[in-house]
Amino acid sequence: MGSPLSRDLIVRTAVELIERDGINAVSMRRLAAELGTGAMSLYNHVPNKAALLDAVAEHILTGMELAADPAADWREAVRSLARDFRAVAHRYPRSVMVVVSRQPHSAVGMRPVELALTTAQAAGFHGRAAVQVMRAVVNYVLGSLVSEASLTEARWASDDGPRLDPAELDAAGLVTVRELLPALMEHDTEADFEFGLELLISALDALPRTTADTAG
Amino acid sequence: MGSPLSRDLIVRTAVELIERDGINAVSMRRLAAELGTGAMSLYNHVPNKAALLDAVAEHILTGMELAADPAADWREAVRSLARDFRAVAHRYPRSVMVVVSRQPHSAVGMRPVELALTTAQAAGFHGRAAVQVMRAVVNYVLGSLVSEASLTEARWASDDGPRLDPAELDAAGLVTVRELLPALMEHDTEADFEFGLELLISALDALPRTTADTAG
DNA sequence: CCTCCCTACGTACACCGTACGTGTGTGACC
DNA sequence: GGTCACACACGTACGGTGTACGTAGGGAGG
Repeated sequence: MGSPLSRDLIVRTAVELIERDGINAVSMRRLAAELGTGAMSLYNHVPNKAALLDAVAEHILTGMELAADPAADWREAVRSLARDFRAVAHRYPRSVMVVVSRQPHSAVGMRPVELALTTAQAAGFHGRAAVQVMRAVVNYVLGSLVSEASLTEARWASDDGPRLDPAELDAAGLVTVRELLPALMEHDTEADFEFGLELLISALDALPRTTADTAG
Repeated sequence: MGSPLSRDLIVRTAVELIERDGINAVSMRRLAAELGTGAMSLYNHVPNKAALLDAVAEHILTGMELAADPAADWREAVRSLARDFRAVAHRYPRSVMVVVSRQPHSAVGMRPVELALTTAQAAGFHGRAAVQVMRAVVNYVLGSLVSEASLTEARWASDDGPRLDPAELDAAGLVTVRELLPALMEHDTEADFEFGLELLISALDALPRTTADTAG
């Protein structure tokens, strides 16, 4: 093969493989075959499979495009950051759980954190409050992405989820579930995401501010 | 062994195994050995490993104790539901990612949904709004649990995460990260969780209500 | 030229999920 | 009691996995 087999090429091919065939289809042998080489050749560039998946996560995080404008209103900056996060998850839908399930092993991906924290400070939160604000928003976004990932993976397996028979629901005393069944079945992930995001932003807006001095 | 090897026993033993040795240590052979039997005996009670892990998730979800009082103030009910969710995650810390990464395959675990929706209605949200409110809170809780799971698993691997050298951070232009490094290193997961939860509750409190009629 | 090292690649091993066949015990029915 | 059927425990075997290790080739520096 003309390709010189670098760590970066390996990682990018791994991402393609995950997106095409799902995470369960990724093995060192399959990945090597995809690159037209032997499985053991990969180990010259990557210490083991776990490190490979860490590198995949890092690669995806690094590829996140941050359009947040530090000069803009902090509310708009929060929206922008949250949406950028979601956008990268939509670019690599089947890799989301890979990224989410490994905690970061490198300092890469600290640029979003920096932006989030400066945004929190711009909103008037300092010290530990800034960190808590960031974590609250991040956790919400994270949960939304996990939810969406479950949905997309279920769609891929053409699994429409559990049968929800109205009669059964009534029998089990789940009357509210039955009443709201149409709304529960509909999945407007975009609208749901924006709803929760605006919820958090409005709550932050109403929050009393800490001063830089008392923060800690 | 005197134990009669039932599906329930298998699932409970699987949970123990996950909690003791982590999800990667769970194989049909190891699990069978734990039960003093052969690997293939398990297949008389469980169709395959994926179904076993689904059953593990279902078992854990079913074991959730819901203390929410429908008669109480809806804010307190939201707190109660969110904390119950988190409590079960703390009971099975190393199983959290197993539960989270599989979408529900059965109608079990609908009782929390029922409670959440009645709570949303008690708060004055109806129809699609009730569902959106529930999803916003659930997604926040979900993200928090995933974050905490990453932390605990990292602690288990005695991996303190990426090295964050203040000098490097400055060099990379991450001045806010460097400034807030102590707060970032500290992980008061309890306080962080409660902070975000109160944020959401206060936002819901301030939200205009839909009537049951206009809800759709 | 020789030498050294980096990389590709094959082989081998322990382990995995699970299809399939076999044996054994237990209950139903005559 | 005899016999039949069936459920379940268990062994074997196959294809796949991650990766330790050995070998071979090719390019760089002397």
